[in-house]
Amino acid sequence: MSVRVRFAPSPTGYLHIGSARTALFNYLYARHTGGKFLLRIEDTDLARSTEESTRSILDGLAWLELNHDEEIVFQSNNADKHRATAKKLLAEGKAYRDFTPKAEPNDANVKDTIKDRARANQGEKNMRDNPFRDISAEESNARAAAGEPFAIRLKVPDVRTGSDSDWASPSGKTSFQDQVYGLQERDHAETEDLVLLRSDGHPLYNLAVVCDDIEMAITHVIRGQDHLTNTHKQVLIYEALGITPPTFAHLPLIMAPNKGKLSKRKHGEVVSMTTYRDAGFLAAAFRNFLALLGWSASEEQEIYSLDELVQKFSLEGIHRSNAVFNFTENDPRKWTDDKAQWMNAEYIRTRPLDELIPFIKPEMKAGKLWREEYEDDDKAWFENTINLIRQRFFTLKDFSKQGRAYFSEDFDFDPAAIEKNLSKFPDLKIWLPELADRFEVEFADKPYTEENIESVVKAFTEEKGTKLGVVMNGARTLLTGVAVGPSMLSVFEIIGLERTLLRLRSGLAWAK
RNA sequence: GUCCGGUUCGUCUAGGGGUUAGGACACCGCCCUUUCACGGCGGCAACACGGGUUCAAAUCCCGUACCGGAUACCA
Repeated sequence: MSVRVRFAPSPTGYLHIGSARTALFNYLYARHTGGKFLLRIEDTDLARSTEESTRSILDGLAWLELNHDEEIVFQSNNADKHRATAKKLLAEGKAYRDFTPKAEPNDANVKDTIKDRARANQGEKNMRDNPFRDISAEESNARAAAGEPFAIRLKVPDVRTGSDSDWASPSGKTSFQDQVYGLQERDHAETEDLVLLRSDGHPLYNLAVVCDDIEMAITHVIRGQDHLTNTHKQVLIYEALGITPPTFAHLPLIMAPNKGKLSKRKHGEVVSMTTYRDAGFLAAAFRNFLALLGWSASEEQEIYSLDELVQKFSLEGIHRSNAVFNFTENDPRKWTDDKAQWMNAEYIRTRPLDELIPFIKPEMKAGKLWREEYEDDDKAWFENTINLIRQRFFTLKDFSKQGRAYFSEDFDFDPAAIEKNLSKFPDLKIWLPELADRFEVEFADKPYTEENIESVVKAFTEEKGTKLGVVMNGARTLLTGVAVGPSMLSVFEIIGLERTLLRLRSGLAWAK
């Protein structure tokens, strides 16, 4: 049977880094096995789901180039089928009506409330003590017919009485062979009679997921390990339905630096995929980073192309322990994981230019630096320039920020660079325009190349009795606005004689 | 509380009875150099703890601690 996996986010926010990794692993598994990668939007929680979130998640996936197969499934469209399934289980006696009035949700601290309630039970709670569990069909039907509201709960087999277990595993527990965590078992006594259908007729998560996974013919469910207990509940639903469950593989979680939960609320934009897109990350680099968070090919390699990832990906390589996404709040240099930043810089510096330039182009357009000539007449110059300046760049943003002076006269001067390279040497205010004059004479009849420039500048500094570095760095500041960059000889040459003369004479930096 | 899972350098990880416990990032130092955030070389740094099994345990078993997840008419 051909593999079919799905990524099933709920649209209650942007694409979170953990979800993105889940999507990536599903994608890699599908491509590795020649199967299908499907997308399902789990929007059954109308109150929290938004179209904007859906769009943002789709944007994030598109950015990461995790293209899905087939039509997107919107879970809310299947609600009728979910309801029908619940009714069927009810009719078969595998579920029952619970007429207990709905408790008011205390949504301020739902989590805490749940936890407190569970703790108060001291683990002594009998999960089968619902008073409506065993009322007669007649009574149940009559009350329903009278218009009394009810939820539908799955009738999880009672291990003490041995009743209701004709459809469930006779072992008294649910079990499945997780592809990552191994054999998972859970006593029926540990599982509550979960609600399938709310009293307002709304299908709930576990029911919806099972129905849709069946309908979509999903063969492998790859999702976060926070779903491990849900899986037992879902296995029970599969058993009630008489359908063989798919294969499950649960993924370790991605944690915050304090090993706590990584959340939008607490950690903000650092967890959102769009942040990385907007910060000038290359999708390929971020994907590479994500792939190595919780998975490894057991070899000493860090850089993997998408093809390599597809080829090498396997469920066996997934870890069981959670991984920390390492960053330091309030430290601009460490705003996100070091390795992600390094990975991006590595891609910027080493990817083939023809692979990189399509991503640099929109960045330059946004900075009003793009010229059509860069694709025809000035293509060679453009590529040389990109190749030269990218050696010290970290993100795509750098091409339109630090790299501005290479493409436009409209660039800023870094005050620190002025201080360090110009202000300390007042003579430069006279010398640099003089150097421009010298260049004009010297290069009237000889090529403006690194070699020639070097000899002219050397001769000039000797005459002035100063160090080469003083003139070079002063020129660097005037020509590029910043104190760092490639070899100054290369910079002179790439900027060209005309612009060099203009900038050496401008005195703009001093005016600032 | 209960159930489930986890624990190798600061972080991501390799290894899985005998290794100088390997790599990457980060950090530090040196070199290159006109600057530098590139590059080169080097350094610091880890098997949670306690028992057992064994000639030999980071590796297998048990326990403890700690961390995480789950425990909804949320997803």
